[in-house]
Amino acid sequence: MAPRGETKERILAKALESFSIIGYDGTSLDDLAEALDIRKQTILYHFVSKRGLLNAVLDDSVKKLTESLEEVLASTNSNRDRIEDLVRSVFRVALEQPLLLGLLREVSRPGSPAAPRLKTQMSPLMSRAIAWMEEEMESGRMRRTDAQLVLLSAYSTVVGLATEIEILRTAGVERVLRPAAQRRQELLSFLRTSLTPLEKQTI
Amino acid sequence: MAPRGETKERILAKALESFSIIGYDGTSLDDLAEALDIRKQTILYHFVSKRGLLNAVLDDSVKKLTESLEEVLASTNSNRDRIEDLVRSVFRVALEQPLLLGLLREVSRPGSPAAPRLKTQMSPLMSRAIAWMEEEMESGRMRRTDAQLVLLSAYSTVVGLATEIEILRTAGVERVLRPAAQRRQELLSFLRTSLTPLEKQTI
DNA sequence: CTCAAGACTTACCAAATGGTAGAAAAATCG
DNA sequence: CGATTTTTCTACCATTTGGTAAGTCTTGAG
Repeated sequence: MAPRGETKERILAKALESFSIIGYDGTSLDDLAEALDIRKQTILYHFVSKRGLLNAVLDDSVKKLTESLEEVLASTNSNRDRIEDLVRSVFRVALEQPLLLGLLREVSRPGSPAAPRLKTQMSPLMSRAIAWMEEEMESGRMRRTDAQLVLLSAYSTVVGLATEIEILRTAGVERVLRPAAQRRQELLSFLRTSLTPLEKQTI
Repeated sequence: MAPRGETKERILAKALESFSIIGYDGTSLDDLAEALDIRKQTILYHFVSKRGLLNAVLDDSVKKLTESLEEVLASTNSNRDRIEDLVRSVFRVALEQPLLLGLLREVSRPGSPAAPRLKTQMSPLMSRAIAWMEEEMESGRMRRTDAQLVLLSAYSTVVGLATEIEILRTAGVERVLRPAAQRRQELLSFLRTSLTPLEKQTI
Protein backbone atom coordinates (compact mmCIF):
# COMPACT_ATOMS: atom_id res chain seq x y z
CA MET A 1 0.00 0.00 0.00
CA ALA A 2 1.21 3.41 -0.85
CA PRO A 3 2.39 5.25 2.25
CA ARG A 4 2.29 9.00 2.65
CA GLY A 5 0.22 11.09 0.31
CA GLU A 6 1.63 9.38 -2.74
CA THR A 7 -1.71 8.11 -4.03
CA LYS A 8 -3.29 11.45 -3.39
CA GLU A 9 -0.63 13.16 -5.45
CA ARG A 10 -1.09 10.74 -8.30
CA ILE A 11 -4.82 11.33 -8.31
CA LEU A 12 -4.34 15.08 -8.31
CA ALA A 13 -1.97 14.92 -11.24
CA LYS A 14 -4.17 12.72 -13.37
CA ALA A 15 -7.24 14.72 -12.45
CA LEU A 16 -5.54 17.94 -13.53
CA GLU A 17 -4.68 16.31 -16.80
CA SER A 18 -8.17 15.05 -17.39
CA PHE A 19 -10.03 18.16 -16.28
CA SER A 20 -7.72 20.28 -18.34
CA ILE A 21 -8.08 18.28 -21.52
CA ILE A 22 -11.49 16.68 -21.62
CA GLY A 23 -13.09 18.94 -19.05
CA TYR A 24 -14.79 18.48 -15.71
CA ASP A 25 -18.05 17.09 -17.04
CA GLY A 26 -16.21 14.96 -19.54
CA THR A 27 -14.17 13.31 -16.83
CA SER A 28 -15.64 10.22 -15.19
CA LEU A 29 -14.34 9.02 -11.89
CA ASP A 30 -14.41 5.46 -13.16
CA ASP A 31 -12.17 6.27 -16.09
CA LEU A 32 -9.89 8.31 -13.89
CA ALA A 33 -9.60 5.42 -11.47
CA GLU A 34 -8.93 2.94 -14.22
CA ALA A 35 -6.20 5.14 -15.69
CA LEU A 36 -4.57 5.11 -12.27
CA ASP A 37 -5.17 1.41 -11.72
CA ILE A 38 -7.10 2.30 -8.65
CA ARG A 39 -10.68 1.86 -7.52
CA LYS A 40 -13.02 4.78 -7.80
CA GLN A 41 -13.75 4.67 -4.11
CA THR A 42 -10.15 5.42 -3.37
CA ILE A 43 -10.60 8.72 -5.11
CA LEU A 44 -13.76 9.41 -3.17
CA TYR A 45 -12.03 8.42 0.02
CA HIS A 46 -9.41 11.10 -0.49
CA PHE A 47 -11.60 13.83 -1.92
CA VAL A 48 -15.11 13.03 -0.73
CA SER A 49 -16.81 13.95 -3.99
CA LYS A 50 -16.06 14.86 -7.58
CA ARG A 51 -16.51 18.51 -6.72
CA GLY A 52 -14.12 18.02 -3.85
CA LEU A 53 -11.58 16.67 -6.28
CA LEU A 54 -12.04 19.66 -8.57
CA ASN A 55 -11.59 22.01 -5.65
CA ALA A 56 -8.45 20.24 -4.56
CA VAL A 57 -6.98 20.32 -8.05
CA LEU A 58 -7.89 23.95 -8.32
CA ASP A 59 -6.33 24.89 -5.01
CA ASP A 60 -3.21 23.02 -5.88
CA SER A 61 -2.90 24.67 -9.28
CA VAL A 62 -3.54 28.19 -8.11
CA LYS A 63 -0.95 27.67 -5.44
CA LYS A 64 1.68 26.66 -7.96
CA LEU A 65 0.70 29.53 -10.21
CA THR A 66 0.94 32.01 -7.37
CA GLU A 67 4.30 30.75 -6.25
CA SER A 68 5.68 31.11 -9.75
CA LEU A 69 4.64 34.72 -10.07
CA GLU A 70 5.05 35.86 -6.53
CA GLU A 71 8.77 36.24 -6.65
CA VAL A 72 8.66 38.47 -9.70
CA LEU A 73 5.93 40.62 -8.26
CA ALA A 74 7.81 40.81 -5.00
CA SER A 75 11.16 41.84 -6.47
CA THR A 76 11.39 45.51 -5.60
CA ASN A 77 12.79 48.41 -7.59
CA SER A 78 15.54 46.69 -9.42
CA ASN A 79 16.59 48.38 -12.61
CA ARG A 80 16.14 45.30 -14.70
CA ASP A 81 13.46 45.05 -17.31
CA ARG A 82 10.70 43.95 -15.03
CA ILE A 83 8.13 43.46 -17.74
CA GLU A 84 10.46 41.02 -19.37
CA ASP A 85 10.93 39.25 -16.08
CA LEU A 86 7.21 38.92 -15.67
CA VAL A 87 6.55 37.71 -19.19
CA ARG A 88 9.42 35.30 -18.94
CA SER A 89 8.13 33.86 -15.73
CA VAL A 90 4.57 33.57 -16.98
CA PHE A 91 5.79 31.84 -20.08
CA ARG A 92 7.82 29.45 -18.05
CA VAL A 93 4.70 28.43 -16.21
CA ALA A 94 2.77 28.15 -19.44
CA LEU A 95 5.37 25.91 -20.97
CA GLU A 96 6.09 23.75 -17.99
CA GLN A 97 2.51 23.43 -16.86
CA PRO A 98 0.26 23.87 -19.86
CA LEU A 99 -2.30 21.71 -18.14
CA LEU A 100 -2.49 24.32 -15.46
CA LEU A 101 -3.61 26.95 -17.92
CA GLY A 102 -5.92 24.47 -19.52
CA LEU A 103 -7.55 24.07 -16.16
CA LEU A 104 -7.87 27.82 -15.77
CA ARG A 105 -9.56 27.93 -19.10
CA GLU A 106 -11.91 25.12 -18.21
CA VAL A 107 -12.76 26.51 -14.84
CA SER A 108 -13.15 30.09 -15.97
CA ARG A 109 -16.05 29.17 -18.20
CA PRO A 110 -19.13 31.08 -17.15
CA GLY A 111 -21.05 27.93 -16.33
CA SER A 112 -18.28 26.33 -14.33
CA PRO A 113 -19.19 25.08 -10.88
CA ALA A 114 -15.83 26.21 -9.58
CA ALA A 115 -16.07 29.86 -10.52
CA PRO A 116 -16.78 31.13 -7.00
CA ARG A 117 -13.86 29.24 -5.55
CA LEU A 118 -11.63 30.48 -8.32
CA LYS A 119 -12.52 33.99 -7.33
CA THR A 120 -11.47 33.43 -3.76
CA GLN A 121 -8.26 31.80 -4.85
CA MET A 122 -7.17 34.23 -7.52
CA SER A 123 -8.25 37.52 -6.01
CA PRO A 124 -5.07 38.19 -4.06
CA LEU A 125 -2.87 37.39 -7.03
CA MET A 126 -4.88 39.68 -9.28
CA SER A 127 -4.84 42.55 -6.85
CA ARG A 128 -1.17 42.05 -6.45
CA ALA A 129 -0.56 42.16 -10.18
CA ILE A 130 -2.62 45.29 -10.60
CA ALA A 131 -0.89 46.98 -7.71
CA TRP A 132 2.44 46.04 -9.21
CA MET A 133 1.55 47.54 -12.55
CA GLU A 134 0.25 50.72 -11.00
CA GLU A 135 3.45 51.06 -9.07
CA GLU A 136 5.39 50.69 -12.28
CA MET A 137 3.28 53.39 -13.87
CA GLU A 138 3.70 55.65 -10.90
CA SER A 139 7.45 55.44 -11.16
CA GLY A 140 7.32 56.12 -14.87
CA ARG A 141 8.73 52.81 -15.91
CA MET A 142 5.47 51.89 -17.55
CA ARG A 143 3.22 53.96 -19.73
CA ARG A 144 0.06 55.00 -17.98
CA THR A 145 -2.85 52.88 -19.14
CA ASP A 146 -5.63 50.91 -17.61
CA ALA A 147 -3.93 48.20 -15.60
CA GLN A 148 -6.95 45.96 -15.71
CA LEU A 149 -7.20 46.16 -19.43
CA VAL A 150 -3.57 45.36 -19.98
CA LEU A 151 -3.88 42.52 -17.53
CA LEU A 152 -6.83 41.16 -19.48
CA SER A 153 -5.02 41.37 -22.78
CA ALA A 154 -1.87 39.83 -21.47
CA TYR A 155 -3.75 37.10 -19.71
CA SER A 156 -5.80 36.32 -22.80
CA THR A 157 -2.80 36.19 -25.00
CA VAL A 158 -0.82 33.92 -22.74
CA VAL A 159 -3.63 31.51 -22.08
CA GLY A 160 -4.40 31.75 -25.75
CA LEU A 161 -0.88 30.94 -26.78
CA ALA A 162 -0.90 28.03 -24.42
CA THR A 163 -4.26 26.57 -25.23
CA GLU A 164 -5.96 28.08 -28.23
CA ILE A 165 -3.07 27.08 -30.40
CA GLU A 166 -4.97 23.89 -30.77
CA ILE A 167 -7.82 25.47 -32.67
CA LEU A 168 -5.53 27.09 -35.19
CA ARG A 169 -3.60 23.92 -35.68
CA THR A 170 -6.87 22.12 -36.03
CA ALA A 171 -8.22 24.79 -38.30
CA GLY A 172 -5.56 24.34 -40.87
CA VAL A 173 -2.63 26.32 -39.59
CA GLU A 174 -0.64 23.17 -39.77
CA ARG A 175 2.94 24.26 -39.99
CA VAL A 176 4.15 24.11 -36.46
CA LEU A 177 4.29 27.57 -35.03
CA ARG A 178 7.57 29.17 -34.13
CA PRO A 179 9.29 27.81 -31.08
CA ALA A 180 8.17 29.10 -27.75
CA ALA A 181 11.09 31.48 -27.39
CA GLN A 182 10.05 33.36 -30.48
CA ARG A 183 6.45 33.49 -29.40
CA ARG A 184 7.54 34.96 -26.11
CA GLN A 185 9.57 37.48 -28.01
CA GLU A 186 6.51 38.44 -30.00
CA LEU A 187 4.42 38.90 -26.89
CA LEU A 188 7.20 40.98 -25.41
CA SER A 189 7.19 43.39 -28.30
CA PHE A 190 3.45 43.62 -28.13
CA LEU A 191 3.64 44.56 -24.50
CA ARG A 192 6.66 46.80 -24.88
CA THR A 193 5.27 48.94 -27.64
CA SER A 194 2.13 49.29 -25.65
CA LEU A 195 3.62 49.84 -22.24
CA THR A 196 6.99 51.44 -22.56
CA PRO A 197 6.86 55.19 -21.93
CA LEU A 198 7.10 57.18 -25.12
CA GLU A 199 10.28 59.00 -24.27
CA LYS A 200 12.09 55.75 -23.71
CA GLN A 201 10.73 54.03 -26.74
CA THR A 202 13.27 52.97 -29.32
CA ILE A 203 11.32 50.19 -31.00
CA MET B 1 -47.59 22.00 -34.27
CA ALA B 2 -44.81 24.14 -35.57
CA PRO B 3 -44.58 24.09 -39.33
CA ARG B 4 -41.43 24.62 -41.32
CA GLY B 5 -38.08 24.41 -39.63
CA GLU B 6 -39.15 26.59 -36.76
CA THR B 7 -38.63 23.92 -34.13
CA LYS B 8 -35.30 23.04 -35.61
CA GLU B 9 -34.21 26.65 -35.38
CA ARG B 10 -35.29 26.90 -31.77
CA ILE B 11 -33.36 23.78 -30.90
CA LEU B 12 -30.25 25.05 -32.64
CA ALA B 13 -30.41 28.36 -30.78
CA LYS B 14 -30.84 26.81 -27.36
CA ALA B 15 -28.21 24.21 -28.08
CA LEU B 16 -25.72 26.89 -29.04
CA GLU B 17 -26.47 28.66 -25.80
CA SER B 18 -26.08 25.54 -23.72
CA PHE B 19 -23.00 24.15 -25.44
CA SER B 20 -21.38 27.55 -25.28
CA ILE B 21 -22.05 28.12 -21.60
CA ILE B 22 -22.12 24.80 -19.83
CA GLY B 23 -20.32 22.84 -22.51
CA TYR B 24 -21.09 19.83 -24.63
CA ASP B 25 -20.66 17.24 -21.92
CA GLY B 26 -22.47 19.41 -19.45
CA THR B 27 -25.52 19.66 -21.65
CA SER B 28 -28.14 16.97 -21.29
CA LEU B 29 -30.71 16.41 -24.00
CA ASP B 30 -33.41 16.09 -21.37
CA ASP B 31 -32.63 19.49 -19.89
CA LEU B 32 -32.39 21.01 -23.32
CA ALA B 33 -35.77 19.59 -24.25
CA GLU B 34 -37.34 20.78 -21.03
CA ALA B 35 -36.00 24.28 -21.56
CA LEU B 36 -37.69 24.26 -24.95
CA ASP B 37 -40.85 22.66 -23.64
CA ILE B 38 -40.32 19.84 -26.06
CA ARG B 39 -39.68 16.14 -25.73
CA LYS B 40 -36.16 14.86 -26.05
CA GLN B 41 -37.12 12.62 -28.93
CA THR B 42 -38.05 15.63 -30.99
CA ILE B 43 -34.45 16.74 -30.76
CA LEU B 44 -33.24 13.31 -31.76
CA TYR B 45 -35.72 13.24 -34.61
CA HIS B 46 -34.21 16.39 -36.09
CA PHE B 47 -30.56 15.71 -35.37
CA VAL B 48 -30.28 11.94 -35.01
CA SER B 49 -27.85 12.06 -32.12
CA LYS B 50 -26.24 14.43 -29.66
CA ARG B 51 -23.14 14.53 -31.80
CA GLY B 52 -25.33 15.31 -34.76
CA LEU B 53 -26.73 18.25 -32.88
CA LEU B 54 -23.25 19.50 -32.05
CA ASN B 55 -22.25 19.22 -35.67
CA ALA B 56 -25.33 21.10 -36.80
CA VAL B 57 -24.75 23.87 -34.28
CA LEU B 58 -21.13 24.04 -35.34
CA ASP B 59 -21.91 24.23 -39.03
CA ASP B 60 -24.46 26.91 -38.42
CA SER B 61 -22.09 28.99 -36.31
CA VAL B 62 -19.12 28.76 -38.61
CA LYS B 63 -21.37 29.78 -41.46
CA LYS B 64 -22.47 32.92 -39.64
CA LEU B 65 -18.90 33.67 -38.66
CA THR B 66 -17.68 33.26 -42.18
CA GLU B 67 -20.39 35.45 -43.61
CA SER B 68 -19.50 38.21 -41.17
CA LEU B 69 -15.86 38.26 -42.13
CA GLU B 70 -16.10 37.38 -45.77
CA GLU B 71 -17.10 40.81 -46.90
CA VAL B 72 -14.17 42.49 -45.21
CA LEU B 73 -11.70 39.99 -46.54
CA ALA B 74 -13.22 40.35 -49.97
CA SER B 75 -13.10 44.11 -50.16
CA THR B 76 -10.21 44.79 -52.50
CA ASN B 77 -7.59 47.51 -52.46
CA SER B 78 -9.58 50.32 -50.97
CA ASN B 79 -7.50 52.94 -49.25
CA ARG B 80 -9.40 52.73 -46.03
CA ASP B 81 -7.80 51.39 -42.90
CA ARG B 82 -8.46 47.76 -43.58
CA ILE B 83 -7.10 46.54 -40.29
CA GLU B 84 -9.60 48.73 -38.56
CA ASP B 85 -12.35 47.35 -40.76
CA LEU B 86 -11.39 43.84 -39.89
CA VAL B 87 -11.13 44.44 -36.17
CA ARG B 88 -14.38 46.32 -36.21
CA SER B 89 -16.16 43.52 -37.95
CA VAL B 90 -14.72 40.84 -35.71
CA PHE B 91 -15.73 42.82 -32.68
CA ARG B 92 -19.22 43.21 -34.00
CA VAL B 93 -19.52 39.47 -34.21
CA ALA B 94 -18.06 39.05 -30.75
CA LEU B 95 -20.53 41.48 -29.28
CA GLU B 96 -23.59 40.36 -31.15
CA GLN B 97 -22.91 36.68 -30.91
CA PRO B 98 -20.78 36.04 -27.85
CA LEU B 99 -22.21 32.56 -27.65
CA LEU B 100 -20.70 31.86 -31.00
CA LEU B 101 -17.22 32.52 -29.70
CA GLY B 102 -18.04 30.58 -26.58
CA LEU B 103 -18.79 27.64 -28.79
CA LEU B 104 -15.51 28.06 -30.62
CA ARG B 105 -13.78 28.03 -27.31
CA GLU B 106 -15.61 24.93 -26.18
CA VAL B 107 -15.09 23.08 -29.41
CA SER B 108 -11.45 24.03 -29.85
CA ARG B 109 -10.51 22.23 -26.68
CA PRO B 110 -7.97 19.54 -27.48
CA GLY B 111 -10.26 16.81 -26.22
CA SER B 112 -13.30 17.98 -28.08
CA PRO B 113 -15.10 15.45 -30.23
CA ALA B 114 -15.79 18.11 -32.85
CA ALA B 115 -12.23 19.14 -33.53
CA PRO B 116 -11.92 17.34 -36.90
CA ARG B 117 -15.12 18.86 -38.17
CA LEU B 118 -14.03 22.28 -36.99
CA LYS B 119 -10.91 21.89 -39.05
CA THR B 120 -12.87 21.18 -42.19
CA GLN B 121 -15.18 24.08 -41.54
CA MET B 122 -12.65 26.73 -40.64
CA SER B 123 -9.81 25.89 -42.98
CA PRO B 124 -11.00 28.03 -45.88
CA LEU B 125 -11.61 31.02 -43.65
CA MET B 126 -8.18 30.71 -42.09
CA SER B 127 -6.39 30.37 -45.40
CA ARG B 128 -8.31 33.32 -46.61
CA ALA B 129 -7.32 35.44 -43.65
CA ILE B 130 -3.67 34.53 -43.98
CA ALA B 131 -3.70 35.24 -47.69
CA TRP B 132 -5.33 38.58 -46.96
CA MET B 133 -2.63 39.51 -44.49
CA GLU B 134 0.16 38.46 -46.78
CA GLU B 135 -1.30 40.54 -49.51
CA GLU B 136 -1.36 43.50 -47.18
CA MET B 137 2.28 42.93 -46.33
CA GLU B 138 3.20 42.55 -49.95
CA SER B 139 1.73 45.91 -50.77
CA GLY B 140 3.49 47.51 -47.83
CA ARG B 141 0.34 48.42 -45.96
CA MET B 142 1.27 46.03 -43.22
CA ARG B 143 4.58 45.45 -41.56
CA ARG B 144 6.15 42.17 -42.56
CA THR B 145 5.68 39.61 -39.82
CA ASP B 146 4.53 36.09 -39.50
CA ALA B 147 0.91 36.13 -40.56
CA GLN B 148 0.09 33.00 -38.63
CA LEU B 149 1.51 34.39 -35.48
CA VAL B 150 -0.39 37.63 -35.74
CA LEU B 151 -3.51 35.69 -36.52
CA LEU B 152 -3.01 33.61 -33.43
CA SER B 153 -2.48 36.63 -31.23
CA ALA B 154 -5.43 38.49 -32.63
CA TYR B 155 -7.67 35.49 -32.43
CA SER B 156 -6.64 34.79 -28.85
CA THR B 157 -7.21 38.33 -27.82
CA VAL B 158 -10.63 38.59 -29.37
CA VAL B 159 -11.89 35.29 -28.07
CA GLY B 160 -10.25 36.22 -24.83
CA LEU B 161 -11.94 39.56 -24.67
CA ALA B 162 -15.23 37.91 -25.43
CA THR B 163 -15.02 34.98 -23.10
CA GLU B 164 -12.17 35.16 -20.64
CA ILE B 165 -13.48 38.41 -19.30
CA GLU B 166 -15.49 36.16 -17.10
CA ILE B 167 -12.48 34.84 -15.27
CA LEU B 168 -11.15 38.25 -14.45
CA ARG B 169 -14.52 39.45 -13.32
CA THR B 170 -14.79 36.31 -11.28
CA ALA B 171 -11.27 36.63 -10.07
CA GLY B 172 -11.84 39.96 -8.46
CA VAL B 173 -11.56 42.47 -11.24
CA GLU B 174 -15.02 43.57 -10.34
CA ARG B 175 -15.35 47.05 -11.69
CA VAL B 176 -16.95 46.53 -15.03
CA LEU B 177 -14.37 46.87 -17.71
CA ARG B 178 -14.42 49.72 -20.16
CA PRO B 179 -17.16 49.65 -22.71
CA ALA B 180 -16.63 47.54 -25.76
CA ALA B 181 -15.71 50.48 -27.94
CA GLN B 182 -12.74 51.27 -25.76
CA ARG B 183 -11.65 47.71 -25.67
CA ARG B 184 -11.76 47.59 -29.41
CA GLN B 185 -9.69 50.72 -29.46
CA GLU B 186 -7.12 49.08 -27.26
CA LEU B 187 -6.91 46.04 -29.46
CA LEU B 188 -6.52 48.33 -32.43
CA SER B 189 -3.52 50.08 -30.96
CA PHE B 190 -2.00 46.76 -30.08
CA LEU B 191 -2.34 45.62 -33.64
CA ARG B 192 -1.36 48.95 -35.15
CA THR B 193 1.88 49.34 -33.26
CA SER B 194 2.70 45.83 -34.20
CA LEU B 195 1.62 45.87 -37.81
CA THR B 196 1.87 49.36 -39.18
CA PRO B 197 5.01 49.85 -41.25
CA LEU B 198 7.64 51.81 -39.37
CA GLU B 199 7.83 54.70 -41.80
CA LYS B 200 4.13 55.33 -41.43
CA GLN B 201 4.04 55.01 -37.70
CA THR B 202 2.94 58.05 -35.81
CA ILE B 203 1.75 56.45 -32.56
C1' DC C 1 1.59 -8.88 20.02
C1' DT C 2 -2.42 -5.88 20.07
C1' DC C 3 -5.15 -2.63 18.46
C1' DA C 4 -6.68 1.52 16.60
C1' DA C 5 -6.27 4.56 12.67
C1' DG C 6 -5.56 5.10 7.97
C1' DA C 7 -5.77 3.41 3.19
C1' DC C 8 -7.93 0.87 -0.15
C1' DT C 9 -11.42 -2.42 -1.95
C1' DT C 10 -15.78 -5.09 -3.04
C1' DA C 11 -20.65 -4.85 -3.36
C1' DC C 12 -24.45 -2.09 -4.41
C1' DC C 13 -27.63 1.56 -5.83
C1' DA C 14 -30.63 5.46 -7.39
C1' DA C 15 -30.60 8.78 -10.75
C1' DA C 16 -29.50 10.47 -15.14
C1' DT C 17 -28.10 9.81 -19.84
C1' DG C 18 -28.27 8.96 -24.86
C1' DG C 19 -30.87 6.25 -27.63
C1' DT C 20 -34.67 2.77 -29.90
C1' DA C 21 -39.52 1.41 -31.29
C1' DG C 22 -43.61 2.60 -32.49
C1' DA C 23 -47.94 5.00 -31.90
C1' DA C 24 -50.43 9.45 -32.39
C1' DA C 25 -51.07 13.93 -34.13
C1' DA C 26 -50.50 17.61 -37.73
C1' DA C 27 -49.58 19.20 -42.03
C1' DT C 28 -49.62 18.62 -47.02
C1' DC C 29 -51.64 17.59 -51.23
C1' DG C 30 -54.59 15.25 -54.65
C1' DC D 1 -62.29 14.56 -47.57
C1' DG D 2 -58.82 10.89 -47.65
C1' DA D 3 -54.17 9.36 -48.15
C1' DT D 4 -49.57 10.12 -47.31
C1' DT D 5 -45.78 12.26 -45.27
C1' DT D 6 -43.77 14.96 -41.69
C1' DT D 7 -43.44 15.98 -37.03
C1' DT D 8 -43.99 15.05 -32.23
C1' DC D 9 -44.96 12.19 -28.41
C1' DT D 10 -45.31 8.01 -25.01
C1' DA D 11 -43.11 4.04 -23.41
C1' DC D 12 -38.92 1.69 -22.60
C1' DC D 13 -34.12 0.41 -22.10
C1' DA D 14 -29.03 -0.42 -21.43
C1' DT D 15 -25.31 1.94 -19.71
C1' DT D 16 -22.91 5.16 -17.14
C1' DT D 17 -22.51 8.14 -13.38
C1' DG D 18 -21.50 9.88 -8.71
C1' DG D 19 -22.10 8.19 -4.40
C1' DT D 20 -23.07 4.99 0.13
C1' DA D 21 -22.14 1.10 3.21
C1' DA D 22 -19.34 -1.93 4.94
C1' DG D 23 -15.81 -4.63 4.80
C1' DT D 24 -10.33 -6.00 4.34
C1' DC D 25 -5.67 -5.01 4.55
C1' DT D 26 -1.55 -2.27 6.16
C1' DT D 27 0.95 0.29 9.18
C1' DG D 28 2.72 2.15 13.24
C1' DA D 29 2.43 3.11 18.29
C1' DG D 30 2.19 1.23 22.94
